[in-house]
Amino acid sequence: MLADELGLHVSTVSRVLNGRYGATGAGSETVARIRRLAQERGYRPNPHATSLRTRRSHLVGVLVPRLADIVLATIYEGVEEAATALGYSTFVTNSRDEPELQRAKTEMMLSRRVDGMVFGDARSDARFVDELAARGVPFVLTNRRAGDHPSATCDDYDGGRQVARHLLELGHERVAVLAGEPYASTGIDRTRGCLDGLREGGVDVPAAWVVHSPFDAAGGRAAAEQVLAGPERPTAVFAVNDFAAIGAMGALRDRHLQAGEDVAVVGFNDTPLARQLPIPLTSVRSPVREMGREAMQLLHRLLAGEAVQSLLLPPRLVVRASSAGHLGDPAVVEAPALTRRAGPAPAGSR
Amino acid sequence: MLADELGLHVSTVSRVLNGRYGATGAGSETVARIRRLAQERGYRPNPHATSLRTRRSHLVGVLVPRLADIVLATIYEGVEEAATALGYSTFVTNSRDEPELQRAKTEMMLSRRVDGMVFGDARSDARFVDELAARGVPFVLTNRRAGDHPSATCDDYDGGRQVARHLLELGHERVAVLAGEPYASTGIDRTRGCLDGLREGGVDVPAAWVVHSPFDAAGGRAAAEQVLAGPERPTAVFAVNDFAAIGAMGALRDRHLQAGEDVAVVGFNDTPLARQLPIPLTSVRSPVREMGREAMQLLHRLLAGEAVQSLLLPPRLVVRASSAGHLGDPAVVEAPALTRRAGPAPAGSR
DNA sequence: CTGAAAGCGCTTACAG
DNA sequence: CTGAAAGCGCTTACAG
Repeated sequence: MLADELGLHVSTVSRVLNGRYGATGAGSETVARIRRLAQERGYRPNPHATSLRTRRSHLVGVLVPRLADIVLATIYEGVEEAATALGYSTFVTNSRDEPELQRAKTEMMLSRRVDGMVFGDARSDARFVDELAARGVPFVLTNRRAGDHPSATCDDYDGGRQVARHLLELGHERVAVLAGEPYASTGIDRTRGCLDGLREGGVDVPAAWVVHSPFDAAGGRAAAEQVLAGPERPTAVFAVNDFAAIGAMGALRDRHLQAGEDVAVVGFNDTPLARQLPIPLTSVRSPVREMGREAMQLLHRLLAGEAVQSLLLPPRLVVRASSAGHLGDPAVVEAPALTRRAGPAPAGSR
Repeated sequence: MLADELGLHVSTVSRVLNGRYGATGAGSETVARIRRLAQERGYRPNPHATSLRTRRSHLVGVLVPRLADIVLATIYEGVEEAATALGYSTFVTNSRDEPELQRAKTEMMLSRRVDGMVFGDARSDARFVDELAARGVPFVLTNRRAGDHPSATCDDYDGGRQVARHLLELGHERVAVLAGEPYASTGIDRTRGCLDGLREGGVDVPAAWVVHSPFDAAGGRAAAEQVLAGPERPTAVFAVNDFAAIGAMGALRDRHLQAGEDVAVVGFNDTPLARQLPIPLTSVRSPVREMGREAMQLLHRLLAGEAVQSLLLPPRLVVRASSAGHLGDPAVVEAPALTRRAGPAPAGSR
């Protein structure tokens, strides 16, 4: 179409617009004419024709457990950001952490002829990614790692250790961990890091205080309730995820306990809500957007045939009121005022 | 490829697999052979070739202000659900409510040859969608409506009225509205519905108590602070969005006021967090997922050449502790215990 | 420096 | 009922 108008052959136009073959593939005069008209017409090559010919779609499939989870949504934003910068477009979809859906959605992506996949939902109990690797499908993991597959994730183990150090400094000796889903490397590594860190500080966490649950507020609330139903009460609760931490705060409040005063609460990811909560939440900030960006860049290099190495991005603890640490100050910790405060509150308000 | 193996012509295979032309386009014996092998081989037609030939990509572009906002993420889940069911794939991206980005991302989608667009980010102050309509680009709005363009949204005005009715029943006469962004139909309609409803109940809201702000916790907190800084204090705050409501709760707590006891707080959308908050939040449930689903179905009909009519989905108020309504019971409303409760809390904990 | 041809994998009238 | 041809819009060696 451009070619006709310029009285040139379509191949010449293509050569120029793709700018390979030595300098430009045409005389500078011709090049200028082509570029000018392309600009003027807002010409965009038909990507379907290009894909058909080049066998490269510049399409990438992204799977996440749940896009309505702000952590995954933000990771996806990072993926998409890098994808756009590198000339790819992305399809995203939810797998709801269901292996069959993960499989079905991936096949759908592949039938759409994506060049590669980014998985934010790898399960340590499923061999799905192993199979894909065996089939030669290019992919990168993010959010959760698995096996030796290339990934860009947060150093969750270190994040867990930072939480342990913080709680030890505050003098906590009775710590419960809301450990998330047992098949997610995030929950596993954060929990292990915390338990290891505490152990090094001489604090052991009883098995009954490591409770698995979904990564949302309802899950955190249920897990916290389970812990609080026991005979002894922990002085600190580490939830491997901010939403679970919010749920834990709710469970505490139901028992007339206040986060940050009666029980320290620590979350993970430092979602924007953490600092805005009525009782601001201590949380480990993880570089979620960067994770997504890096994952996409790894995939790009993989697609270019390079060998890539997995990335572990550093987290950082952000201390707020929910673990402000009045522990060690008996006047505050045991303050009758605190008990009284909660006591007379009308039951109807909860 | 299937054709060769079967000793048939590719056109025969195509005819059968697409199942048009009378019964099936081939003899029942042939049909069976083709279907069997296609199944066996897991054959999927190359969508790029199909798109090139048919000039239909079965691709849809989706724009939202922010995918990390759970409301938009859930709407997108609905869009994607319907898209999958109807045989489309979707590209989603953020426009961050910036008109230039909205424009640029849309052009990018169009250059990818999407069949149509779903916009969750229409701005009442921008003529962008008007231009697109003039250019003949098929699209449907969701989340926010605008002009007469086809849309699937919540009946936000009615939702606002439900809030008004609830607050009137509780006896509130001093109500502030955190109205969201001034260019979003959601905020505008919810606010208008509430103000109209209150007015009919004889309650007028002073202009200074209708405050615009971003649709997030930080925005809600800032807006609430502005209201609370005034000489008179409202007895109820309606935030047109749950996250703004959470921010408002934070602002209240900073002033030693408790949501649901000192000041009623109502949100909108009934996000999953609302019921899980330490103080559960009264909120208007809006059918977000359905909105997305319906929008995609409208687009499908539009692409089929049908005339479509906009949809207004009904919301429903869900009452919780944050507006439990002790108003009218002076012993509780004015309870010195409440003041005392907040008073002695160590400043360091906030 | 530019043109002409082949071909990517489909679909769709049109023959036979 | 099935085949053969044309063509969607590109890219890429290959001529000249």
